[in-house]
Amino acid sequence: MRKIKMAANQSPEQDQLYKIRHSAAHVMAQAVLELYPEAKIAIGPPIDTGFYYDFDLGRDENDKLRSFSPEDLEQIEKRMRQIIAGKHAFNYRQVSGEEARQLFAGQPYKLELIGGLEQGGIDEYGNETAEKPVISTYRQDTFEDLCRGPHVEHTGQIPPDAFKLMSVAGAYWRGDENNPMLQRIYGTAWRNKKELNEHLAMLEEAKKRDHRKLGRELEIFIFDEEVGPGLPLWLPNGGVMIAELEKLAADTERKAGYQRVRSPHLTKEDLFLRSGHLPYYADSMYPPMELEGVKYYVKPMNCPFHHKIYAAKPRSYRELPLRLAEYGTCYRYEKSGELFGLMRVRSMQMNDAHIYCTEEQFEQEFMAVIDLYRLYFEIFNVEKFVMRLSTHHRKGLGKKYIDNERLWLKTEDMVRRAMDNGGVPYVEVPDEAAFYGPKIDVQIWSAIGREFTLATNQVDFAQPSRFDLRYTTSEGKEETPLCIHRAPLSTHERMIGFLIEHYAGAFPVWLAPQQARVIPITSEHNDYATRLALELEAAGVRAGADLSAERMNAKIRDAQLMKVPYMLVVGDQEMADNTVALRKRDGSRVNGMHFGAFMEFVTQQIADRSSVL
RNA sequence: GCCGUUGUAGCUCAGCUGGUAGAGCGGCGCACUCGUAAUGCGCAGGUCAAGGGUUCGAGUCCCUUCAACGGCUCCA
Repeated sequence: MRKIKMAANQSPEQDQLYKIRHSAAHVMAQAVLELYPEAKIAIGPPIDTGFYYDFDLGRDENDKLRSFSPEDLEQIEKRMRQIIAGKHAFNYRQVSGEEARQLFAGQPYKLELIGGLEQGGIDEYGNETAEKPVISTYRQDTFEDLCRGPHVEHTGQIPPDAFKLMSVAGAYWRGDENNPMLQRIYGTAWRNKKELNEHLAMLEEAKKRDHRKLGRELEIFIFDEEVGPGLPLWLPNGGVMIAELEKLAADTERKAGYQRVRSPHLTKEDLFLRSGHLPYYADSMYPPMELEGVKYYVKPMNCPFHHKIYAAKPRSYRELPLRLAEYGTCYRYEKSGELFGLMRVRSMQMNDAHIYCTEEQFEQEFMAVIDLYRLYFEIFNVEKFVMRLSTHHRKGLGKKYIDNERLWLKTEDMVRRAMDNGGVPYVEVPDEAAFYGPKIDVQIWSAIGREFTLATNQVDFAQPSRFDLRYTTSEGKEETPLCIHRAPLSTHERMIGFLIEHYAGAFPVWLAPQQARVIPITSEHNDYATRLALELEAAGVRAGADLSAERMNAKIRDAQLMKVPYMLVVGDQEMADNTVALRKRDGSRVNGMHFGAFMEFVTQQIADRSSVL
């Protein structure tokens, strides 16, 4: 998450909301300082849905960090309402660096910020700025804070019934894990009580479509403590979805000129030394296992194997672009606190491929991958996403990034030009690149609002030469190809996690684990129901008959809860004239439909990967 | 990994200030044979996350570990 997401100057309404939230943060800081006079204050900006403020409460007698309890939040919230009721004016003033240092003499974090302001280039939130900012403060009641504003006129303009303190969280000072951990209080704030309630209701709704909840209810995946965190077990319904996604990928990639390859889960250390992954990536890899004096690693990515496949024989320019694809299973040791349902796991199956091409072919190949994204997003009706051009940052050269600035600038420019020429909108974010090159990431948001990279399209100017990859040009000279890493369908784990939330579990027919369920009204109709289910299965439709002793209503309810797209209710009437009473998942019905007509309909829907019922 | 919260049957949860486990759903059995979101009755499920401690006595208190959740950091 970026530090400050909200733009300060959108509509006047936005401005007002921004001011309310920003001012609420100051009022909260005042309340905390009154209740905990020894607290050190850090920063407190407005964010998407509210605000936060970071505090340092020091350590207790056991040298453990002091924090806020949920009960403390109630007290703070109560005190905030009293301050608001006081209608204290927010007063702005500019101060010199010297004045500022005196003002915040007992506040080490503020002093550090003041130092940054004086030097220029860093604003009061620690973000980089173009020019040297002025040092200013806002004061309300007894509390004066280093701040550039803006704020509401007085505390009374913060609606006392439209904000709520939500949670406490640890957060590193300036977002750096080497810095001390501060205690962050998150609050949400709105223009009025109605907006607050709508926001809280939205959060409740989001929980219902959380893939972790739906994944269990719909029997798609589970985690088991004995298997281990971040290692999902795919239940049969999840297995179906994986098979469908792989089929989609295989169909699409075959048409786009990809070839399928396969590579092992394990490899000798040598391969990752060669690729350069080990120095950069060792923290995220499972530790090596050693046998007969040789170290083996479980693979965290597939690229080095594909490079070896490229190098399996001398290549001619006539073979390029060479596109090698594999749904490779990779293992990454994500730190325990970073795991998140299916969205962040330790074992993952990637929709991976590597495209080896010449510099002249690059733009076309890169855009062909972007077109793949667009094709998939159309199939899935995904509209809310952002393409992000992730570039390097000077300060990371030789550490996070391969140390060759000339190639960075050159390849970043190639991507920028390709995107501009293709008319694809994107945002550019520095210091987010892969260690071997810039990339286009597709950012999406989970139900609870967390941001993830779904798909990625990366340029690699480093690995081909490390692997000594060559091709012979038409002039008979040896050249090193460029490599594009791409994963438009993400990993099965993140993709399915995303799709569960995107569809709230109501998948399109082609992707639904069970596509049709035949529901006999009484046991008299079981044979007929079974026959229909068998015929559907024979036609490639995932179908079943519910022969349980339940009443029809209960069977319909069960099917609805499992979000089965088509329910075929059959009784005397249907048995007599070989029809079905079709009930769709959305509740709509088509009575007296000939079974043959339904067969034709459903098989067509599946073949089209249709998104309508 | 770090800060905080939580952890009772397959799932959702109840169990007051410590006195020795309960409901609904689900599962199984029996009866019911029913037209578009839950038929009724009965039965079986728990070493209260694991380990240690305090106590006459711990699901309830303390410690450690594990896991999940909310964040930070990091990422497909």
